[in-house]
Amino acid sequence: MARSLNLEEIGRRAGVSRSTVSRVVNGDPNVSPKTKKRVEAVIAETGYRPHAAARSLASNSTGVLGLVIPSAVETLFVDPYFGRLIYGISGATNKVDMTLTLFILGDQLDEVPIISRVVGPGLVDGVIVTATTMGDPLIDHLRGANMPFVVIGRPDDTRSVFSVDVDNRGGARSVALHLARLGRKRMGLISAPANTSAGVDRREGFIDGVNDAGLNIDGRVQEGDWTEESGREAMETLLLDRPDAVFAASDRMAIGAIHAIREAGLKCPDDVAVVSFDGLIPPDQTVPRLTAVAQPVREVGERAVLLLKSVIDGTVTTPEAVIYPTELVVRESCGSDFSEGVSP
Amino acid sequence: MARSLNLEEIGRRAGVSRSTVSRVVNGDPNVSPKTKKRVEAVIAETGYRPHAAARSLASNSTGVLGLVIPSAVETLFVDPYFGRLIYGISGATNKVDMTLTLFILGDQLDEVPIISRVVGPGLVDGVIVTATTMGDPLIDHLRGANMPFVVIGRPDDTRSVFSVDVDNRGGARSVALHLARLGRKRMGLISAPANTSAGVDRREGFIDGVNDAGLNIDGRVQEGDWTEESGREAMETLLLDRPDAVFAASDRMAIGAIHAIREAGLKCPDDVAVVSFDGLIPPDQTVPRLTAVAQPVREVGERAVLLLKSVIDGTVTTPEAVIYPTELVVRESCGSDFSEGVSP
DNA sequence: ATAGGGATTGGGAGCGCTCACAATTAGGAG
DNA sequence: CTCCTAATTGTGAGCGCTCCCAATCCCTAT
Repeated sequence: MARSLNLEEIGRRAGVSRSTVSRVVNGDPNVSPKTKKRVEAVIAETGYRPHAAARSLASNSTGVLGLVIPSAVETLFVDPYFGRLIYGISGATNKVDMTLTLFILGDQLDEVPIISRVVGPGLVDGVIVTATTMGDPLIDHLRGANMPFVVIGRPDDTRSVFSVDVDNRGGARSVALHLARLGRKRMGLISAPANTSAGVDRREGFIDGVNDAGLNIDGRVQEGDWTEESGREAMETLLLDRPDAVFAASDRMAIGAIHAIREAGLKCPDDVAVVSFDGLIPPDQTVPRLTAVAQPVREVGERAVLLLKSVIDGTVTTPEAVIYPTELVVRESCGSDFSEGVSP
Repeated sequence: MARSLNLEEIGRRAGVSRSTVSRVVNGDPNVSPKTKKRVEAVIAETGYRPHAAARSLASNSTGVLGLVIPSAVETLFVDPYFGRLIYGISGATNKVDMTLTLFILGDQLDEVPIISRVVGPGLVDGVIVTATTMGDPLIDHLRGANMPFVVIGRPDDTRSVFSVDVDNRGGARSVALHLARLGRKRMGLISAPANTSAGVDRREGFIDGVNDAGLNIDGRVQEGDWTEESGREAMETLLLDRPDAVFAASDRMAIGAIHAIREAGLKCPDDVAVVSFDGLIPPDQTVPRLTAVAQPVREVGERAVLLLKSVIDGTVTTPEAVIYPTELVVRESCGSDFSEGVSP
């Protein structure tokens, strides 16, 4: 058996020292061209690759980012949102030459050891946290362990935490204004869980918009849990109140709502207009095509990675909350006469 | 600033040696109860956590599994399949006390450095590969680097590679037989990419079934790329041939097909029966409810993790191909008179 | 008492790398 | 030809842990 392939061994074969090989591997310019060429040849022919753990230990940095998705996401996982987000984050992670590790917290039981691993030294350099509920203890653990982290969403305390979010309030508000402009008077809301910042912000934004339009929500609010089924049930309840428009806080809940409307023998958008949040469902997949507040999920993921990287590097030290704008994409389900993308 | 918290330091504070602390941390039974208690107290009050990289270096094992998803999956990522699979794999990884890192290969360009990282020492103990295309060089890289790996799907060479797959052939075949039993004569196929094993197996299985039923496919085959849009286009082409039943190799393509049928002014299942593969879409989400070959995605993911772990541990050394059965879940879209779950 | 033996504990070596600095070499200028 | 400086290369000391074996301890049997 060949002796293990390490810097020393490569150096021996190339007739140089450990350090020189290390310099070549890490692209240090202070190596003479001939030596560099010779070393590279040996590396190529031996197939040498640096030992990641040894590197991490010596340099005190792992080149790994963690993505933590808290518990109870089995339902959320059917949502296209997470796939999209992970894709964006993964792409950006590759771009900054790092590796992404995934921590999906299942039931409460295994949470503790996993969190302990996440915040422990030598595994990840920093963490992106998403889908966190308000008052999540994870945040305190991270802070306590001095682990750099970025929250996707609106953290409890914006001033002390780095975060990337979309303008949930503004987006939701614009829905109410748009529907009001189309003449809808009795708007209802299918909200998202009240223990999430997105749930709260979309609800408040929408209700603000309703009020700003001189209308009243009159208690036409039902809380869903992001799933289609919950959207359907919420809509069934709302229908008792004869709304003429409904804003669902996610695409999937909107789809459920449309089903409920159809099953009640009503028509969307004629009887009840529907607008959703996310804009992640391909337009032709629903009948009628869904008017939605589109959020740039992928950009959010990428920005979170970049921000986290600067926090790790110490380039950025003052907490900042990046907010991405949302865009109301008008299609048929809101009952607008105007075609896609044109805001009336 | 306090000195860095390591085994030595904890030992100093507890009045024992490095080794003893290590034993306590790792649950070695050869520690007297009193010592153990004392050490645990110190660990608790200091918040000490072992350094993952140091541990990896010394023990030559990282406790990390890699999940590699090859290129061109942006389209695939909207498929519920991956979310489900990742969820299953992640859960199982937690269960065996390991950590999951994700390698999503984007464009060709960054593939090389990422693969190099994956197969290099000290980062992961083993790798799960999925959605690989036939002849994927990744497999050779893994083998060349002596990195333990498990393929989800059917590898090119089943005899030399550990793999977990579902019975794509059998599932697809049962669709043809079922449709034939219902009296359908002109069956068509919307197949998945021919460079994937699932694509090939589902196509061959279905065509076998058609033939076994004494019928002929007569060239009514269109290849899609897993997306809804491709399913719709494939169906539009197939409709020129007036099929009375179609098998789509994925849920999403089936949904596209149903749209195309409706847009052509035809009815599903009356004019054209539709059956899909995957069974991942909640039944009530489509009209009519989709008859599908259901595959146990989550179980496949879990099994892959367990198998990989045994390969890493050396418990299993002879390559094996685990095949999970599939189940035809009969609903309305196939035109069956029988209700869900009952096979006529 | 005292030896023997198992239980418990300690210490050395080393995993493969980085980092700071020392040593060497090379290249000009005088 | 020598000296000085800059470029290049080598060395030592860890990083925090595991693993192995030696040292110590505490009982019990003689």
